[in-house]
Amino acid sequence: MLKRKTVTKSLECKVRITAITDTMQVLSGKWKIHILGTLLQGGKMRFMDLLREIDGIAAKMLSKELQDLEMNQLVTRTVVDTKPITVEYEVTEYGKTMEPIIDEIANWGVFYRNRLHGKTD
Amino acid sequence: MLKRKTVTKSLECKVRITAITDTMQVLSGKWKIHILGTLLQGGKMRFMDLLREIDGIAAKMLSKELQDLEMNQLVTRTVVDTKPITVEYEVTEYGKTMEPIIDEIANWGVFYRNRLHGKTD
DNA sequence: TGCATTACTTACCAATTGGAAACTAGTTTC
DNA sequence: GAAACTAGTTTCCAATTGGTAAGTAATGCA
Repeated sequence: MLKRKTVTKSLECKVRITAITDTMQVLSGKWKIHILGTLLQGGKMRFMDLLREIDGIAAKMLSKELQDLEMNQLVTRTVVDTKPITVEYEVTEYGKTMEPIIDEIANWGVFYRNRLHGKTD
Repeated sequence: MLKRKTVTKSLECKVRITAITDTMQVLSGKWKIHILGTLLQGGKMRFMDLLREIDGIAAKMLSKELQDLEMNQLVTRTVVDTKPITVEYEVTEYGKTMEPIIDEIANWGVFYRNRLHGKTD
């Protein structure tokens, strides 16, 4: 019996599936993309800055997500010896390679809103 | 007192945050990107094709995720009157606008693997 | 008649996610 | 000494997510 040609079972496609899974794991959760997006625009930012800038996030979540991002080397954490100590977070060069993804996601979201109540109505 | 210049609280940044939230909601869950990615490569595919091609997905999940994608007009569902009826799923033109996102995500994942044990070792 | 195939749906359950609130701990200010 | 600010951590809880397995309904084949 002839085998049906599989589409995604080729090595190429398995690599693609793994790649997508990897990326989505690194960006998992409700907040990582927002934290990264905020840090990409804001440069060096302190914990309390991020907590205030990112609407709706709780300290626990911010803390946990920053740890994840740090473990994956997407952001750096630097303790600054100020009066009350502050901690600065910054996107690494490696983390900046996420920018195209975040941009595409943001672009699509704008496009989506436009389509919903935009031109076609 | 001078107000500290907020970075993400400008209208521009709020739009961006909303945009990202919207996109991630449309692509939410473990499987949507994979289903979309598979359909983008495979063209018209039947339910059972997808079930076999997408490694690890259960019928329940595939069904639910396809319904979500259909609701968001990213894929079409067409019942074909074959001997045992079959259902064809296909990415819409609109759905194809997701391709840049999925490509960027896949690219990054490949880059990530290379970095992990690749060139630098 | 009985099994297979297609495309699901339903029921149940376990793990993960994420939110609120309180607490820690060091330093500064009143 | 009390309050406030820094950067968290801890606890407790509720909702969401997703997996397994079985059931359904229509049709075809031996």
